[in-house]
Amino acid sequence: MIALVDCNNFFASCERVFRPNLVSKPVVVLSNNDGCVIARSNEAKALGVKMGAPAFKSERFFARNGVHVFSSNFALYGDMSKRVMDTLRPEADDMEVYSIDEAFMVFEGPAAEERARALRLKVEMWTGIPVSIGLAPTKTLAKIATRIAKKMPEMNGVFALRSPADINRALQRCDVADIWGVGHRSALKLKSFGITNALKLALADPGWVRRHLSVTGVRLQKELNGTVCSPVNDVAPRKKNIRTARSFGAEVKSLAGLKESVGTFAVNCAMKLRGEGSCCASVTVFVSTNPFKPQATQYHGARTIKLDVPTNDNLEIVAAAMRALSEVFRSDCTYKKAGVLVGDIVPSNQVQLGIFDSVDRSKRGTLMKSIDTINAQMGRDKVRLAVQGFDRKWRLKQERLSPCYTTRFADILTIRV
DNA sequence: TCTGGGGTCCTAGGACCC
DNA sequence: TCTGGGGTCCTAGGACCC
Repeated sequence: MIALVDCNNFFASCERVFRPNLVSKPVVVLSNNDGCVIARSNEAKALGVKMGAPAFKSERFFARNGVHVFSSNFALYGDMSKRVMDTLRPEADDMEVYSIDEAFMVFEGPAAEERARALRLKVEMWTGIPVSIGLAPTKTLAKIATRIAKKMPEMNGVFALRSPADINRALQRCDVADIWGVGHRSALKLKSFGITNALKLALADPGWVRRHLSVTGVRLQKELNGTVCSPVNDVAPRKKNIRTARSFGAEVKSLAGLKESVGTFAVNCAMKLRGEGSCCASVTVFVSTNPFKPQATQYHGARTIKLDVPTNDNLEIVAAAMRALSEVFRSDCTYKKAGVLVGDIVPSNQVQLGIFDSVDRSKRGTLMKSIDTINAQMGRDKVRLAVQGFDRKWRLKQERLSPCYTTRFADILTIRV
């Protein structure tokens, strides 16, 4: 059986672990820049708070209804995720971390459901995070099982789809739009042909599915019928692109101002590359104006620089990013967002060297290692390039940030007894 | 005043090769 | 008069996921 372990309202639950007085209170977490709602506790959902709702339109609603609002604290959520995954891993015969709050696990043998129930209690006890677990023969069916586990309180957070009769009943009750892999567009299309629930899709003519939903649809249909097309994958494949992008807390007009942020994003991408043991051969910079100010000049610029020799070196990637930035920059615009994307990624031990290459790569590698070591101990960007600047006018708006309870010594809770 | 960030996969069409 | 068959690589756009 394949189990999908899904943390309930993950970001909201993370905040509540360290604020037990908020249990059973409505809690929401906002996106970067305190922009829109990205996580809601059950109580917040019951009040009608919508996913993606812009926060500034809901301020008064939150105040009136006693909703506790948090800026997103990804240092906290990332660390809590690691704790949950570390708790799950020894219990699985195979495991794939699918996202920050979900993991697929393989349970061999007959006692899958009992193991899942025990695991759920263990995760809650060890980490404070409540999870729901769905079990089924394929990932797609496990997703459906997890939805049922969440919806039906009498299942105590675990639901297994095993017999063909159970599976058929679940598929019949599952709206086609709620299937994993069916998005808004495909749901509309399917419904226009009368395919309204998952059972109808499972029974549809495979040729028809191929024509209208391409091979992804065919795979999805097989998974609904119990044939594994997406196995649980233990080893995370190497990333093909890595991106760092931010909307600015305050809009930026000058090239110098953009350089600070784009330089910082480029360094961030280089760090992520080194963390993966990868190098990139292309660097893309993109900038954009504020789409919510239609009266202002609108502009989306992007420029890609190809590198002769793949690299994960801060200096080289920043240099390429600066060149790209000066080419996309327009002085008649005010910018709200910028980002850096590195692509054409190869393993750093398989880099094809260049005949005219003038960089001493082993020396640079040592330098990057030193910078990473110092910054890991002393704090992010303590050693930085001058172009990254110091005033960070563009930095995020985070007015309701919780402490980094688990990753910063100064933020550790003090408990008085 | 004010609306996130980071990914993957598939297809069609153009350009090019022998 | 009449003009094939097989392949690769790249890009843009669409769709989807959390």
